[in-house]
Amino acid sequence: MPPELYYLSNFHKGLDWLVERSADLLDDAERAFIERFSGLAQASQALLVRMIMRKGPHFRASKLTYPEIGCPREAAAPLLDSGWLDTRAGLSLAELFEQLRKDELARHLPAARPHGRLKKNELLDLLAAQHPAPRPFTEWCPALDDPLYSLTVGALCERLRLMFFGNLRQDWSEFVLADLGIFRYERVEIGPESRGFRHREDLDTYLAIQCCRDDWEAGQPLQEVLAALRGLDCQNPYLARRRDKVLFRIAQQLERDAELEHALELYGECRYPDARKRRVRVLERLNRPTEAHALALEAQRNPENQAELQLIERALARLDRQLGLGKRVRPVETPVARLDLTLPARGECVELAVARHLSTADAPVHYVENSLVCSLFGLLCWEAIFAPMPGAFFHPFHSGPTDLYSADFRSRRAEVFARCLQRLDDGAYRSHLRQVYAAKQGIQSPFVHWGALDETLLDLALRCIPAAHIKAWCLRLLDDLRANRAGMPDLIQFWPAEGRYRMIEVKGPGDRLQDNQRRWLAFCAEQGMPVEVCYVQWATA
DNA sequence: CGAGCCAGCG
DNA sequence: TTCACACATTCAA
DNA sequence: GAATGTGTGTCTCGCTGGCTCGCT
Ligand SMILES: [Mn+2]
Ligand SMILES: [Mn+2]
Repeated sequence: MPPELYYLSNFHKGLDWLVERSADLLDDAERAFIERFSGLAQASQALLVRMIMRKGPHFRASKLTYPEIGCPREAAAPLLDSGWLDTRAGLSLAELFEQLRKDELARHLPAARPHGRLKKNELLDLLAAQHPAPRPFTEWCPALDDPLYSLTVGALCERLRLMFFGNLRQDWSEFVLADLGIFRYERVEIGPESRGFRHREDLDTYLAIQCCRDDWEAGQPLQEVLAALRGLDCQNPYLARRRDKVLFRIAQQLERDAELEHALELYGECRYPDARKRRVRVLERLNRPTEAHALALEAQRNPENQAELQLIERALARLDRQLGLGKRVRPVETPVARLDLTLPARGECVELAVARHLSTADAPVHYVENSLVCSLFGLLCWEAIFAPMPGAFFHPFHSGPTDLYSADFRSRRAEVFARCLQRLDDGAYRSHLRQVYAAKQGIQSPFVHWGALDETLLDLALRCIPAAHIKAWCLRLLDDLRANRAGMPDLIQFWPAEGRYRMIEVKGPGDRLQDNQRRWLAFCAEQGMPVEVCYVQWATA
């Protein structure tokens, strides 16, 4: 195939991949599409792929000029025969406005002529009421010799894309971007049985959840959306989580709208980890302290995560007081060192102001937030994160394993992780990290932020941070990757000559520690790591 | 006519 | 097409 | 102090050309 048709060749690679691994997932229409597509003339195939990758679904022939395809009308003819393109699709006025330039609107829409000074969307608002019904493009503009092709297989192609990538946020341009080295992905052995969806129903359920979310965001009646969501059978835990996330979002909105009873019902229905703490809060707001208290106690005995526990403890303190129960003893927290600064207000953000103020030639300060610890973890455990576990990788464009945030992520890779962490005990980690840093440079990873980690920073970190500290961080991360990958202090300062460092969380006037920041600070303090909170006041001029 | 936005592109 | 963080507002002791 | 709401920057690249809109 000629190199100009690289995108067509990539699309074929995608289709071949699906046929090879997911043939049994395809429905009749998808199978027929793939079959028929390959029999088309190359120019027609290429045109269709161009359209699939563009915004759509309507395209004017004059906007489909490609040297490698030639005459768009010729190329489109077989696609029209197949019914994959349509020239009679109805266009709403809004859609028509997207297809016509302003001067064309004036020419083809008599009603628009007297309003030349209006902006395009003002004109649309003005005329919307007069033209409620959709009409084919040829009826809107009979005088225009420029056919409009509407893609009718858009939804089918979206399903194929979902089947290939396992999500809807990646698209077929991944192929060329990876080829050009713009997106770089780790090469992972992908078994022939690896694929994004095991059963057709899972794929359909994924799409149904997505559809419910879109409907809800588009303002569809709540009862209908909820009925659709509840009717879905989510055996697959990944899908169940996706559905529960939508339910949770809806409940949150209800809570905001003060529909507390309804929100409570929905929170109770979903397994989303944050749902229970919201239920406690809603019960409090409903003035049902006894129930809130009982639920809080249950959560305290068996918390979903540390974030929940943190909120629950605070709720229990309130509820105990309200119910006239005894005072709770506050667990003693290791104190965190405090630093107070008054700095001249220049236009820069507080973190940078403090960094500049504290930084010296012998002790440079870096503004790293989560990136440093996450990057060190990502480099140290690279082989574990990209270990070729069954199902974790199923196409060549993954930035991380699909089960990264599932509960058994670590245990499934226990041995590899143990080996990675072992390097911190036997001193091999320094050379190993440098080696991985050089070898994997620029390759997508869920933890390594290449833009934030230059060689200087890595050297300073390796020179100044004890292996035991890195190990404690990694173990804490592994404990709950989703929750603990955020909340780390803003700044880190290194004293390379002395081989020491300190971390600093900066708080400007009016800013306060967030829950996840308090957990990281408490952890570091307990472990005897050097960490401080720096409160900044602006000097009054 | 120029600034600014955004789809398209490789 | 989210996520992490800072910043603002409100409420209750 | 706590809870809650809102705003901001990221937008995984970097460039180009078409289009809109406001200005002169
Ligand atoms: Mn910060
Ligand atoms: Mn901060």
